[in-house]
Amino acid sequence: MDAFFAAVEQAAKPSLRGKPVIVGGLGPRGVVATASYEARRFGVRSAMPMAQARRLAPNAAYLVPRFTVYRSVSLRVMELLGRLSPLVEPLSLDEAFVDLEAGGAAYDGATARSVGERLRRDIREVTGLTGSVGLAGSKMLAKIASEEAKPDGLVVIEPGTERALLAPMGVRTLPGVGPATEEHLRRAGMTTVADLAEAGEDELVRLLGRAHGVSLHAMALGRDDRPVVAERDAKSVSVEDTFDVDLHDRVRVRWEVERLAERCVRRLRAAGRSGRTVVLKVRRYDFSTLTRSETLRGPTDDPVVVREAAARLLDAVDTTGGVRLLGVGVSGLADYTQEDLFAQASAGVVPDGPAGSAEGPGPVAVEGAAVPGGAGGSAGTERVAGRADAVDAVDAVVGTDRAARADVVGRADRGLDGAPPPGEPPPGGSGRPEGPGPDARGGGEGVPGERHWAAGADVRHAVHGAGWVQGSGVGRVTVRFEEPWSAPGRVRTFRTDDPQLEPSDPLPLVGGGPQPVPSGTDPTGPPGGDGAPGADGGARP
DNA sequence: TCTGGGGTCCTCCATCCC
DNA sequence: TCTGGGGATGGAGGACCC
Repeated sequence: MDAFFAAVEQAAKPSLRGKPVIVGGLGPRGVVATASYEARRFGVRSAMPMAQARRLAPNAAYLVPRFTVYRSVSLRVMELLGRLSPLVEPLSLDEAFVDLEAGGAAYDGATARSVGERLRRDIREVTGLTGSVGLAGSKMLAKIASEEAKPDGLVVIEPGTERALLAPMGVRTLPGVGPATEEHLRRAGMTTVADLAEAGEDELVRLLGRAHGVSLHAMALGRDDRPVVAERDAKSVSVEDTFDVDLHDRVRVRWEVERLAERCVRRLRAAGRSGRTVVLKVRRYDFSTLTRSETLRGPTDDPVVVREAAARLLDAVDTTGGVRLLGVGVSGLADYTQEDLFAQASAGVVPDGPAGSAEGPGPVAVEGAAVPGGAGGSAGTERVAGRADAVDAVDAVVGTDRAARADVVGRADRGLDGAPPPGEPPPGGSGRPEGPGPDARGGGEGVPGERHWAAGADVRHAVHGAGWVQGSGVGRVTVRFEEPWSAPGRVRTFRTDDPQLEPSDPLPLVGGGPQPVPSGTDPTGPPGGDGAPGADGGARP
């Protein structure tokens, strides 16, 4: 899909069509997720700091991402791809590989091209958006072709032409070559794909290591036999927050880590998974990043276990100087938990192992038994063993957690802050938090309890109908009333606490009519998703 | 006013065990 | 009993991708 997030916003908001639109985090440390082609003319690019984008394109519309909408559009496109082949490998919300041969949809260049053209027509019809198609004999070449095809085009790389086509291209064209590898190669005198092909595999392995060297050499020759893989299980789940202002207060840091741990477990559970290794990530004031991890005896989806592990990891980290980002993740995913094993044990399902030496048939008896890959040995034995007595206590926590989840998730894409967990204000510390933090950003300098309206969020007014937030600040929110199928609409300003104004579900992009897109659960939205535009922020079409 | 969030994969090193 | 090698595992960091 071309400039996907921005294109969706332009489709949803008629007044933004043909105008520069920039989607991303709107806080002081946000970055650009997607810039529309109009905005790219000003030099705005993905991953650019938002502050820089604002300098380059001060009159663009700045919007927060609405992942629920993007996901629903993505699903419809993926459905179209699924009609072409059983082998569809999504790379992200807006990109996927399709194995046309496996689907019998094409057998030569001509049929492939017509399949591609029809797909582009279907995508436009179903979503109202443009997509680009790259056709080639391998994933690498199809990807390169699709880049060449953008925007709104189709490119075929005919078999036999690969090497000649690649030869003059820069090394960055090849997947896996980023800024570091490019610089590495440049110092060795290699700047083009032809240089890599000539250097030979041994030389690239010497420079870049075994795996990278071998694959890069093959790709430089146009060889890439990676299959299209339809189903891929996630290998880790993580959440992280960058704070508007560095955190110095150790109590606050710890509170944030615990909050993140709980959010992470919520995501883990929503995916029906559990994990064995807990990872803490800390980015310090100087952008240096460190991770600390701890592997448990068995996989868990217990918020208490993950929270305590994360807190232990934090204890070993020096945070003097300030913390700009915190993250908590879980890897080593499984579909069962340590507690499942406890249950099995008490039912007598796990008979063997060192269990015999433990006193009694309780949970502790399972320690060390039947845990896949349980190398044991390292730290953790007492810790997890110590957890056994906490298992009962967990349900109570989970219960309230679930109750809270429905509320928070429902608000995620609707421009309202994900409020701190009910009844859990951030620790006062010295009286006031140092930075508003992602979740508190909206209330940052405002009145406590004041509603926050994120730029781009969908709203409905009792009198004026459906619209979207163009900007807010100093107790006012400006709304443009228009719908995807309407003419550009008018702008009105309200008090932020106007009872007639409510967050609403997004409208579908095509098909007219006021049936809303089902608001999916979207715990994956970045915290920037509720970033406040600030008094001068928001969209300025 | 510089640098998000969610991932994957690889490498290097240490340790344990055989 | 000492030494060495190799594999598995865990921890940390880095590069890369969208």
